[in-house]
Order: sequence, then structure tokens, then C-alpha cells
Amino acid sequence: MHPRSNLFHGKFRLGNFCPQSKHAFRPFSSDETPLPTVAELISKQLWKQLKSHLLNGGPATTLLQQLLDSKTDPDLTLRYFKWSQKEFNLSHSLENRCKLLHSLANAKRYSKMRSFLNDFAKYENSVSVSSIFHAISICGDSFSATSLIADMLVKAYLYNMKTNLGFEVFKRAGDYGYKLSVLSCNHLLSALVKENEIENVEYVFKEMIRRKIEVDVSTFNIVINGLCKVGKLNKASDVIQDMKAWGILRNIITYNTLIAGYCKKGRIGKMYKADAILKEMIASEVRPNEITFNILIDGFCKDENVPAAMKVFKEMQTQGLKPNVVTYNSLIYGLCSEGRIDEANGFLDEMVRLDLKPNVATYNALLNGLCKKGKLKEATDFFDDFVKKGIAPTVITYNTLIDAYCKGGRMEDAFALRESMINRGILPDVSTYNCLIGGLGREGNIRVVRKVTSEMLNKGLKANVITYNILVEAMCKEGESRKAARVLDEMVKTGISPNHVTYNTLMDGYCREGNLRAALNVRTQMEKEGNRPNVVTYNVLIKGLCMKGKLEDANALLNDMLEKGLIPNRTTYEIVKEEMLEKGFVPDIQGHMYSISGS
DNA sequence: ATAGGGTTAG
Repeated sequence: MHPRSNLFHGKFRLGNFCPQSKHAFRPFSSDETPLPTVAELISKQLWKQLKSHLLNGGPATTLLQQLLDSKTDPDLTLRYFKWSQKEFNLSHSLENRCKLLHSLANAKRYSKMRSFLNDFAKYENSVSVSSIFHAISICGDSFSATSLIADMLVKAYLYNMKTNLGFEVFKRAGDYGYKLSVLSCNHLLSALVKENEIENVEYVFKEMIRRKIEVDVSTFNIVINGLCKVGKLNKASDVIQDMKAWGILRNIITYNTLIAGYCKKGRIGKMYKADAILKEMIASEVRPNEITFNILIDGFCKDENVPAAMKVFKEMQTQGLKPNVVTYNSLIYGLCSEGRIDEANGFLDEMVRLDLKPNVATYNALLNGLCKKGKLKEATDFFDDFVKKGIAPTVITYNTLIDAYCKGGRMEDAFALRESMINRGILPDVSTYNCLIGGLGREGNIRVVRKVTSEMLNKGLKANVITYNILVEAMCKEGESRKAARVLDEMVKTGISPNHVTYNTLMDGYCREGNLRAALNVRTQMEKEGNRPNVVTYNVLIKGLCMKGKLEDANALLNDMLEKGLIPNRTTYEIVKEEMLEKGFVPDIQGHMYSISGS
């Protein structure tokens, strides 16, 4: 019973209702005086009268039941539903709510259904999806109406950020055979992509095809984007081939998504791949746009290949496409990360001349350039300057500056900056704390590292893989690799997957403590978790072996590394030079190393 | 509903 059902103490006479009659709906005409019908009371919004009727007449829930059974106009029933819910603070039964939905569906009151379901998704947290499906399937006999309700329910959950429930509805809809629209499924896919649930993305996509939902170009684009986001670039390329096989035309977004995927997540030769996709795109008669060029320019800049970026920049203009703020920001970022601050400033002037307004990202890139050069004073002045000019700093601006202070060993100033950002109404995020925790770790201040970390967690911020990597490194720096290993266990328990950096850092810690056996165990563990050793892994182990004087074993690892198709880098070369060649040991791959040292 | 720029870890 409803807690407030004692309100309905009046005599409720069921016999006064005439469920069969649509029009003569006179529940309270116990005397001969003609009374307005309930329908009239609702349509004239005479709520006070209705309330007194109900208080004398009986439970409001039963009245809803009567309205539904009598096939009263669904608009009126909905009005009564809302009013009674508010007035009596009651919650109508799931079945009656589903009946109401069905009657709205049959009367094509779609926007009313949408807002009804939106409220449901927003406020109703205790009803399971399986009971909803049971109710909607028994409360109406129109298959298409039921499908529509399920379809709208997916969107309602997604709109209210309840992706998992939207996904649940998708699965149940399959069990019941209800057909969802491609639009809702696309919404669901993109929500799953945002939450990095790539397995569910692939599942939904396959299911859509199995259920014969007409997938469209957006469906494919969203899936490609999801695959790119988690670095499954080959699979993303395969999807493009599938589109061709299905006869679905690729559009500009399809290609831009894949090119951006290679630029961001691709490894060696990624820009070569990106260029190949560009060529295929042109062959498929899809013309690159500003965004395509921006993606390529940014990719080359991040690849530390500013000359190539400049070439694309020129080509873009040759094609008659105008560079915009994003274009310039990428170039400025690229120049700054090579330390070419003056040239970056030249581009800043150029964009102003072209009437392009530099934004906070432009200034952040320049600020970062100054910070990475260790020019703390200039960076601070520059920051004050552009803030005075009216550019609103963001959390990234502060993080850039805070990190610079931390790396400069000025922890007190860094914490003061955290205070000033809070005063400005900008809340520190995980990255802010990562910078601070990293700075404290470098100082070897483990006690404060712990304190600030728990402070972060207490503020409701979640530690991410970078946070844990910083903690692992901090422990290792203090010669506490065993404790670092426990941090790794803890992160796994929290549901965060360690990555290469995590394992490599821990291995490095063990190697520096001379515990090679433990380091090799970590490699076994990382492989078991599906992380193949990379160049850094080999560098760490080779150095560890060299330090122990096991030059033959180190040599074997070098060969192993080449066999695995990994290309030694500068650090590998440094290790070989200092730890092997200078000790008179010539590794098998010395010739190979020579070519690296020159690059 | 799907594509581009700025911060943090080896």
C-alpha cells in the first residue's frame, strides 16, 4: 500500500463507475443531482473539485485504472496521471503507466510519450528493465506500439546519462523481438563509444545487423570512431572495407575519423598510413575539407615533423581551403614543442593579421612552450598578460603552469596556484593532482604524496592510469619497488588496467634495486595481461642486465627485440654505447645501432 | 547520433 493511502478514507463505490461507457463517466452521482464528469473536471482543470471528489470517492490509483479501462481520451488520462501523482505524492503501478503509454502510442501522442519516458528514466531508479519489458509487453497488443515504447525508452535513458540501462533495453528488445530504430541504436553506440565500452559497441553493431536494423553511414562512422579511440586501427580500416562490400558510401566524416585515428593512435609510420587513407579518400571521390587538413597538420606536428606539417599547410591553401584557428593552434603547438617559440609567435601575429582570433588553446600552446623550456618567469608573465587581455584561463592553463612549477621544484608556488584557480572558480581535476603528486614524488615526499592522493579521492576525483603510474614511480624512486607492486595490485582492484608505462616503471624500479628476477616476473605478468613488451621494456631490461654485468644476456635481449620487429631508439643506443661498447663488449646488432645513432 | 587544436606517467 502507498504510505499515504490512509488519505483515501472515503467510501469508494466501484458500482458508480461505468467502465463500459466512454462518455457517461459519472462516478460520484450517488444522488440525483447531475455532477460534472471526471473527464470534464480534468479537461477544465478543476483540480480542487476533483480532489474533493477523490477524497470522498476512493483511491486515486483506482481511478487511473478506470480511466485506462474506459478508453478515455489519453490526453486527459495523462493529465490526470500527472496531477494525481503530484497531488497525492503517489506512484502509479508500472502496469498502469505502461497502459497509459500504449494508449498514447495508439493515439500518436509521440512527444507526450517522449516526455513521459524522459521523466520515467530520470526519476525512476528502482524498476528493473526486465520488469518494464514484462509490463509493456502485457499492457498492449500492438507490436509496433511496443517497439516504439522500447525505442523511446532507449533514448530516454541515454538522454539521462544512463547508458547501461539504455544498453539493457537494447538487449531486452532483442529477446522480445521488438524492432528498434537505427537512430536510437546510433545514439546508443555513440554513448558506448564515449564510455570506452568498445566490446559493447561491437556487440550492438553485430546485433543491429542480425536484427536487420538498417544500419546507415553514421552507424559505421560511430563504430569506426570507437575502434580508433581504443587503438584498434586495423579493425577500423576493415570496417571501411565492409562498407564498400555493403555498398554504403563513405562520407567525409568516415575518412576524417580514420585519418584522425591513425594520427593519434598510430605507431611508427602512422603518418604514412594517414596519407594512404587520404589518397584512398580522394580516389573514392570524397574531397578533403579543412578538418582533414587540420588533422594531418596536427598529426605531423605531434610526430615532431613540422616541415611536413608546413607542406600540408601550403597544400591546404593551394586547394583553396582557408586555415582557421585550429590550424594555427596546431602549428603553434608543433613549433613550441620543438622550442621554436619565436617562430610560433610569428604565426600568432599572422593569424591576428588574418583576423583569426587566438583563443585559450593558442595561448596554452605558447605557455606550454615556455614552460617546457623552463622559462618559468616568462611563462608566468605571459599568463598574467593574456589573462589581463581578457582570455579566460582553463583548467588546462593552470595545469600547464602548475606542472612547470612542480618540475621546477617550486611546490609551494604550485600549491598556491591551485588555490588561485579555485578562487577563480576553476576546479582542479585529476591532471592537476597528477602534476602535484608527481612533483611531491620527485621530492621523495611519500608521506605528502599519500596525503594529497587521498585528498584528491576525498574530493570525488577518480585516480586514473597516469595517477597510478606516478605513484608506482614515486615508490620505485624511494627504493620501495615492493610497495610499488602493491600499488599496481591496488589499481587492478579498482578496475583500472595497467599499461606499458606501469609495467615498465615497476620493472625499472626492480632493475635499479638489482632485483632482475622480480623485473622479469613483471614482464611475464605484463605479457599475461596482453601487453606485449615494447622498446622501453627492452631498454629497461637490457640496462638492468648490463648493470649486473650480464652483457651476454643483454646482447641476447637486443637480438630478441629485433626479432620481434621492435626498432631500437636513442635510449637503446645510449645504453649500448655506455654499458657495452665502453666496456669492450660488441653486441651482434652494433651495425644496426650505428644507423640509429645517426638518426 | 559520427570528424580537427591546448595539461599530467616510462
